[in-house]
Amino acid sequence: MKISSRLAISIHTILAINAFCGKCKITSEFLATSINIHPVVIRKILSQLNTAGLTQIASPKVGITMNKSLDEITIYDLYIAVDCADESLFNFHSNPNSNCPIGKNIHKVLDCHFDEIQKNFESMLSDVKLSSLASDIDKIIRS
Amino acid sequence: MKISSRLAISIHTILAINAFCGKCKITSEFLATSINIHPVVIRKILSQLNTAGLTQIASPKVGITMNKSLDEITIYDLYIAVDCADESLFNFHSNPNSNCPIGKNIHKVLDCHFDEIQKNFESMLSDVKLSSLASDIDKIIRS
DNA sequence: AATTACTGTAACAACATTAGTTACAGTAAT
DNA sequence: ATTACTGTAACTAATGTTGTTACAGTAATT
Repeated sequence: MKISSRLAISIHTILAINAFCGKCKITSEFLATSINIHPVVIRKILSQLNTAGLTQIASPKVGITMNKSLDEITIYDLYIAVDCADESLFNFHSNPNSNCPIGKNIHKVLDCHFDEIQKNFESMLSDVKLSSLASDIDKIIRS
Repeated sequence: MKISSRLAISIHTILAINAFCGKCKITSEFLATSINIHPVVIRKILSQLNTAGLTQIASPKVGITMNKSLDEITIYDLYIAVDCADESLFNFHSNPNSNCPIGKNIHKVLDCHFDEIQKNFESMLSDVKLSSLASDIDKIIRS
């Protein structure tokens, strides 16, 4: 399994909006150049970020702006907005044989472990704020 | 992203081998009945577990046995054997524009976070021993 | 040596997801 | 009305998942 590149792209997108906000007019074309990807891919991702309430599409000729402060956005928010199709991280075989003692109880035994691992994974994602990434990248640029 | 059902199936497989070892002849057909899945899927997974050195295919008419104690196997070992195609959990857009300050530095800033999250995820998986799952399921069966 | 009961694997199909692209209608400032 | 964008549908190609058929290979048993 792999986490789709849409997560990295959405992080890149938001850091670029933040860095160039006020300096250039930010369009999907402009972002596509920085990320080196087709503008329609950006527009699709921006549409998901909009639905999630993170960005704000200003009217044409004005450009894209952020709706939330970077301090209020974590990469978990982005993961949910652009990658997470489903509530469960782990797939399961659908109909274990309930006449078999293992088949009957496998779900009970695994579910709590899978839940815990997923919660932990999601909590690691929500520990990373976009504001911290922005300041990290700022430090590198200035050095 | 989703972790494939092959992980849950391989856990089920090993718990069933463990539970029925000595009581029945364990074949892919037998396991398929408990798991309620096509025998060839089991054979493919068993082939991966064999490559990883976890199970031992005895000769036909003898059945499958474990090569390692359940205390030495974690669900991380199974995840690596049956699910993990690649070393990195996170996909990344391939060629961020190095003329853009964000594009130039996005990798440096993200890689350490992604690495840490992946290491943590893998370590959660390796905390779950098959022996502990076997005793959990045993408790439920006896209760 | 032939039979039997398995495994190992190739080949295929259906489906979902990812990633990239073209095309075009809709919209709001100018 | 024009212009410069966004939003989205539709499509392609590649890849991964899950399930299936078919059959060669193998080792205990007879």
